[in-house]
Amino acid sequence: MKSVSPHTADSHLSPQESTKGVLRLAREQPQLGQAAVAKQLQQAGIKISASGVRYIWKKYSLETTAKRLQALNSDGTGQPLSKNQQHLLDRKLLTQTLQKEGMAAGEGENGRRAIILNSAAKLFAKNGFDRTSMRDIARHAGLLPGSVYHYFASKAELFLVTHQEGFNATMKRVRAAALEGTDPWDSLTRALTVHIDCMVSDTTPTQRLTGQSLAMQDHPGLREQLKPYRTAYEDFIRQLIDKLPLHKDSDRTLLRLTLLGAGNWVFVWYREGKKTPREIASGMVNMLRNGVATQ
Amino acid sequence: MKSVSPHTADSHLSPQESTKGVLRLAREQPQLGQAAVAKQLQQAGIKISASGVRYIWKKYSLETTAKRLQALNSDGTGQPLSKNQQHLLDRKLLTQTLQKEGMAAGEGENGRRAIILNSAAKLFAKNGFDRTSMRDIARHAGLLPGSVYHYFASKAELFLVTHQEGFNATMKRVRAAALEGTDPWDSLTRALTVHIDCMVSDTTPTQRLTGQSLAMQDHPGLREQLKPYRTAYEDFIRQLIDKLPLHKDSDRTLLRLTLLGAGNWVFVWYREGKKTPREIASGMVNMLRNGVATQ
DNA sequence: GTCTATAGAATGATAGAC
DNA sequence: GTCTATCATTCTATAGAC
Repeated sequence: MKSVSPHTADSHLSPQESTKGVLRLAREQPQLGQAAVAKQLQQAGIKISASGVRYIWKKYSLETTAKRLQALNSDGTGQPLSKNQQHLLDRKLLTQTLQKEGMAAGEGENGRRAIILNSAAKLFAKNGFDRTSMRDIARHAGLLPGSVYHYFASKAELFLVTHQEGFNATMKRVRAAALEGTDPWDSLTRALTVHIDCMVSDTTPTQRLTGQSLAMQDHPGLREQLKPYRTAYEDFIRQLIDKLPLHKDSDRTLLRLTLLGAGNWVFVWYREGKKTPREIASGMVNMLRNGVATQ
Repeated sequence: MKSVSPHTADSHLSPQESTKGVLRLAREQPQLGQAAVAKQLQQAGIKISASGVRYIWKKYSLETTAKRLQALNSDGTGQPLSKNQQHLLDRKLLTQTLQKEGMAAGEGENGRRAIILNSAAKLFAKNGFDRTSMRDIARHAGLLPGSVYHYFASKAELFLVTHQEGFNATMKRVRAAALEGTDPWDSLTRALTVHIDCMVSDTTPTQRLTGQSLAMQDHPGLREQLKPYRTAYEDFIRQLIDKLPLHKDSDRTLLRLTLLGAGNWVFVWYREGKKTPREIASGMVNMLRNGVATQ
């Protein structure tokens, strides 16, 4: 740890000395708290209390570590931030951003845990389980790797919890959509619309991950553990299809598998700005209902 | 490296000494070649040439390292094989098996290289790119890890070459199947049948991997490099669909994407002994052609 | 052509200071 | 609750003996 530069010891005890000292320490060791700053200045012969430090900080709008670091960073005159300091600043800023996002999305809940969960979902969805490291997730969440383990015991647990949240949310949305249908075919179309929307649209990261994981094929271990969720979901679709008015010898099973396959495949070819999830879903259902030849 | 046990040095020089010595060394150091065995015995005072060693080996059917190891292994009286010896034996046996398989499958071509390719395809298909290590592939092919690099410069290259072979073979089969069709709908059905068959049936590993990789979504880097193959394949399907007699305002694009999605999804739910690829394909095409409601 | 041995980097996870 | 520091393992890839 750096100590206060030596010449401090011979500084005069003028009334401005305290302000000067506080500001200098804010630059030299921005991560120190008010108590620590007060203590160091006292040892250098400057009379000041912890609350006095805080008062001066506030006057210069430097009352949080983040603000002191940011001031130092945008200052430009001093040295660049150390690796530690840079990390600290990034973390604080990230936390603020993510918490605001969380609030806006209406799920502010438990702060850090939710942030980690969202970060993990984003990265898992983008790069897959194996190519996402705990280090990546921690960085994205504004933490150091070790800290993530305070919330989740292992990478696999983090992955599974992410899916648990995602599946619950998705199921809820799909169920609600189906209930709004005016007839069985309409219900099916609405359910598929939401299903596709969860995969491709800018929904919450956990839902997006969930949709994509339906297609996950490698990694036998994890796939096995996701099976209950997937089964529950497919059972729900099965119920929707059972309600369709079809000849009694129609192959409802093949219809379900065809529909699920086509639907899950959308995230491979979907492009923003072309067909909407609603158009895709109703196009598919219509084709399977009436046939493309008779359209 | 073990050396010959000490009492060897005082053994008498009777005519049977050479046979005894050769057999003992076959047990103690089965991996030694004929020259090395002859040399060791000569140092122990036994007069024998390299071809003499080979003669005795043949007499007892021990003329290859594999045979000596196998004899030692099935003997049961001695110590179990060392890790090295076990590996050596496994490798020799594997090579024999795989080469026989390769011959039977009509693609004996270049031996080891083909073996590595097939091993890689099997493992990649089962566990995905990231969860398959070069060590795994080497072990499966009966080599040590370093040796694989004699044939392929990197893991990624091995992956890509595997797909190149697989795609070529698959395209060839699908094309041929489509040509046999009696009309556009029949051609489409036949193509889809082969497509599904490549993914789920006991085809060559490279073809199986190819089919599954159509669904690969994570690992952006590799996906990008596979894109040309995938595009070529989808273009072919597009042509088949363009030939279908449909109303001019039918959505052929959505039909293609629905069909590809449903088809690629089959490998997720396919179970041996239930519907055949042929039944699945014609079921799907019929449903999309005429609609499930009118069946 | 195959193996031995190892470099060099990245990973999941943990212990303990603060 | 977060960080520091590190362990133990695993990975791809290479150099050089044989």
